[in-house]
Amino acid sequence: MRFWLMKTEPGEFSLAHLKALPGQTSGWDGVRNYQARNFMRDDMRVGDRVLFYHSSTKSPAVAGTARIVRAAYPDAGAWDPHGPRYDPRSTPQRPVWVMVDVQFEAEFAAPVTLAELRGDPRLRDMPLLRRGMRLSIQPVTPEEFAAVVERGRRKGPP
DNA sequence: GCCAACGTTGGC
DNA sequence: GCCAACGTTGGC
Repeated sequence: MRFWLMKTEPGEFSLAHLKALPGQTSGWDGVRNYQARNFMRDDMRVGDRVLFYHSSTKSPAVAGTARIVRAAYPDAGAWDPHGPRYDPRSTPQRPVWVMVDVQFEAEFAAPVTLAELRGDPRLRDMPLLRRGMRLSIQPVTPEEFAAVVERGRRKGPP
């Protein structure tokens, strides 16, 4: 089993949105970065665990966890010429972009803020914390995943 | 294949 | 709103 961090802007799609959906499951579509796509396509498997990260918000933080419930399949959004994520290079015959399905797992008692992540020596090597890192899907180690979950389960201030 | 210009990301 | 960092594009 692998561990991941997936970014989303909560104004667009948040952990609360995911939790409220039927089956608490959603497709993770719209990824248009090759490195992130390759992680989904080549390395993500059903059962993998996900740190659900809220970016571009007042207090960026890991909000909780999710689980991969469907492995990579074509992102049909790339085929819609009127859609915002259209990419003419992608066709049903030769899809360029893929998506996975994620299912809500848990919401942290307290979101683990970016500042908190930075302050934890166990998380020193997390890709997210590297300067200039913008990748929306990143691998994390089992140890890093466990450390973030441990912080999240703790109520109250860090 | 190089690299300048441009658009996007995302923390602050 | 600012701006640094990065990925992509396209001329050459």
